[in-house]
Amino acid sequence: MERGWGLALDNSADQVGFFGNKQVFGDHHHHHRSGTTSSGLIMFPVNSRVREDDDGGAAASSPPRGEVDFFAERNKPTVKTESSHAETSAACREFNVNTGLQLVTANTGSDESTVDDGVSYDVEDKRAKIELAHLQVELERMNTENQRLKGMLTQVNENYSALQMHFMALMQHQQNSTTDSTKQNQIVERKSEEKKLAIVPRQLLDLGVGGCGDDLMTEEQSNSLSEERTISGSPQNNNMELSRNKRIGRDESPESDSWHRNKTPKLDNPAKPVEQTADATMRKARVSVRARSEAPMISDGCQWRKYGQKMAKGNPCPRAYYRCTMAVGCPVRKQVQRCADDRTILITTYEGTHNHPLPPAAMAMASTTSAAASMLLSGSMPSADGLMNPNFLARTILPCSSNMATISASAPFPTVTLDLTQTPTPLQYQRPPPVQFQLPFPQNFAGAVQTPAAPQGFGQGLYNQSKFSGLQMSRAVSSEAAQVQGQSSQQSFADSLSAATAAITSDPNFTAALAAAISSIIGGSHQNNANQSSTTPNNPNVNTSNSNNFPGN
DNA sequence: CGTATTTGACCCGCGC
DNA sequence: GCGCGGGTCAAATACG
Repeated sequence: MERGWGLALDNSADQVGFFGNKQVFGDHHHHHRSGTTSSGLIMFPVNSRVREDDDGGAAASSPPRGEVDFFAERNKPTVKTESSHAETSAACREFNVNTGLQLVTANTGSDESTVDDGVSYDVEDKRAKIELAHLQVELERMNTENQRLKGMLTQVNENYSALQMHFMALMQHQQNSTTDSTKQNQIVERKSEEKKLAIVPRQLLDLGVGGCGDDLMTEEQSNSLSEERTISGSPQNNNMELSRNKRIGRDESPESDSWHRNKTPKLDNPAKPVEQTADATMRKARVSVRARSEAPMISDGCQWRKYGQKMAKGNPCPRAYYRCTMAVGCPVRKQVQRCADDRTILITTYEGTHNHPLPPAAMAMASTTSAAASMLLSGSMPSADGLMNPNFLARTILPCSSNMATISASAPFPTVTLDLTQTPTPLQYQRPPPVQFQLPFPQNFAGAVQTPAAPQGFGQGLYNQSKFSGLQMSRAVSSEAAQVQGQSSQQSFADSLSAATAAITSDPNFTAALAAAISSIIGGSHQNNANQSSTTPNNPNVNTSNSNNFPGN
């Protein structure tokens, strides 16, 4: 119990270190009302109460110490008073026996002191009672809050389980159907499936393509996106995987090879077509972030090494290729390119999942990438009820700002595009918080598409959300963000997101923060670990141009 | 001298 | 089969 609290307090310290102890309390309210919760937050009320007690006197240097001192100081005087009282009585008795005259004097003095003590006792007693009453009220309120949150958590868990069951059932159903059928049947099936998917009306439709479109796509890819809108698992995709496999087998490191190991063509191994399709989609899925920045790269907390540069068709700006160098063989790559129409817009496209622990700032983007991959994976699962439809998911993810998230599930690179270049409209600020948005993904998404490697996505998402709030508050470079934050503690996370977007557009380094937010919505990544959260990474290579550390860490 | 970047060459898939 | 374009490699170069 103690350790759990400690962890929660660490998180809170991380996110509200700029407000002081009292603000922890206020921040807690904010999270409650905005519908966020975590095991840590549930703990807060009790801790906060203790802290309040401490603050009533002097600021405690550390919570556990404050608790101990608090009780010790209250207990000690009591004992001391009793013992001193007994000693005085004994002394008086002795005194009475010895001299009577002085007894009067002594008694008088004693009486006076008794009266004084009584008054101070009364005042102190009343104060203590009032304080106690306040604390009880507070405690009651916190208990109510706690119950409410518990209820929400239970409901979320139920939804999670239900979705997981549904997902597993679908998986099993598909696996059975494909295993039983012959190889030829699979080909036919797949072809008909592709046809079906191509016919599906705008299922994979973008939620709002930015002005510059997908600059990292070729025209052909863009065309195929709008015309065919196929999803992963197409022969084209398989061929891509095959080619990559060949190339990788030539000179990649073993670690990197593991990244591509499962990327064999689906048709070559009909035993596990579904899993392989899913895996390929996961690994090929991309997250594209569009942000205004004069800097050559946005800060995402990772270390990157440039390994190539090409002139892309249709864009006078060269495209740079980077790979993650935080660990040997990390398969994560990213492409950086300026938008052809607006050179101030920097388009960063991430691909892959890190195979190493990440600093918190880097976790944000990594989570986004992984989660987006999960999202696209979900889209690759044919579903009768359309629950796994990426479009459905996308609408659920960001109902507040259709111009912010674009999901393009085109082969061979299904891409989620986060457009951070557009300032949110006032309408978005005024939008009332949708109830279902309080915990959007655990209910609608995370559980259903959680990869085996990401079992804690839900909690992590919440954690990220908390972290994002902290980032948003701590930076406070955007008056809009701060204003919106201060307007109401009941603002929805969507509004926070919109506000953060405003901040990001003025400071590209905020991208990581927003990514954290998106990530938290989407469901988190297996790379995330709450234990890593409160520590600042010591990046030894901060002087390199590629290792942009998140400012403020 | 070690490390990061640059840049031309190469590989591969795809469309014609 | 050929050319195009995306992506990657690796030798050359730059830099601290």
